[in-house]
Amino acid sequence: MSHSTKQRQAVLACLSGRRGELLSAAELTQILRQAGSPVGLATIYRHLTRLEEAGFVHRVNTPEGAFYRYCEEESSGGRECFLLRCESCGQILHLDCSHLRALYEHLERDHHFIVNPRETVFSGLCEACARRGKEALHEQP
Amino acid sequence: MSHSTKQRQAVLACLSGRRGELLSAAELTQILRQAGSPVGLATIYRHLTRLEEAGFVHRVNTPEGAFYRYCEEESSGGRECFLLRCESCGQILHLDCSHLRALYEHLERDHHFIVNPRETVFSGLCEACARRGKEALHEQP
DNA sequence: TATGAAAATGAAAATCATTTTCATATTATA
DNA sequence: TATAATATGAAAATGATTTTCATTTTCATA
Ligand SMILES: [Mn+2]
Ligand SMILES: [Mn+2]
Ligand SMILES: [Zn+2]
Ligand SMILES: [Zn+2]
Repeated sequence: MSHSTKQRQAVLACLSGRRGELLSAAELTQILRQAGSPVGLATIYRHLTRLEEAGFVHRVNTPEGAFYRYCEEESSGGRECFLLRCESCGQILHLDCSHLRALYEHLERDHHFIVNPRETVFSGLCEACARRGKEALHEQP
Repeated sequence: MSHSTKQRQAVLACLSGRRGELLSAAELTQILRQAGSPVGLATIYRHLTRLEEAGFVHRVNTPEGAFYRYCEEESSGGRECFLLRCESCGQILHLDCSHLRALYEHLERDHHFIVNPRETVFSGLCEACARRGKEALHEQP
């Protein structure tokens, strides 16, 4: 049904070798080209989609496009993590927070909405950018 | 600095006359054309951007594009509301929940991340779609 | 090992929401 | 009215993602 190809392995290996990092399809293309195993952009998109469906990678959607990261096997002890995206600097932070887990249970039990943490991204300001913003208020215009 | 034009008024009036509804730029175009006051798509995007910056409308980003709604004056008594988007049927629900407000305070105080509720959309399953999903598990394959 | 059907590849074209360009029209002010 | 600032909209540009399609690769089977 599905053939093993060097392109598929290259895409997964690249993400697997950079745990925790979020990469775009274009960044993947660039990295693989520099590593001497170029893979077409269309093929990269195809594999990212299939790898996500198969549970090997996670996708994070942002207004700037999608980013992908290797899926640590959360089933075996890995803590579920939540995504915070800074609107100012674009950085994506991972957060492990029991309050957040509890809130999701509240939403499910009391508001009948089942949150998908993988697709949910909190948008806002990271600490550095928030501080920078405060300082800007005190500057001369 | 900014001129009052019938196009700007038409865009705001359309959203104002449909409180709570989330409309895309294309839907706005369609509605205004049918109402006999057609406005170019580029102009609609320009006004939506400016109206949002000025606080008259809110924007909600989804993987299917941006949606806009009239801004009820939250400053004067209107409850802040949160956005839940069903991944299955696409519907966007508004939620007023004190637990959620409290969680945002926790994220700010203890994790130094200031959430922007206007840009944050919880992705998941609405009640109807979750039930439909459960039923599907019991069906014959 | 040779064969062939199924699956995969990648360059190029297509999509689609949004933004930009630019020539023209409208507004506000003198 | 004259003038400059601002707004409009059709068409072109953008940029991420998807699709097309001719070609290549994989893999089960002979
Ligand atoms: Mn916490
Ligand atoms: Mn609640
Ligand atoms: Zn930041
Ligand atoms: Zn639903």
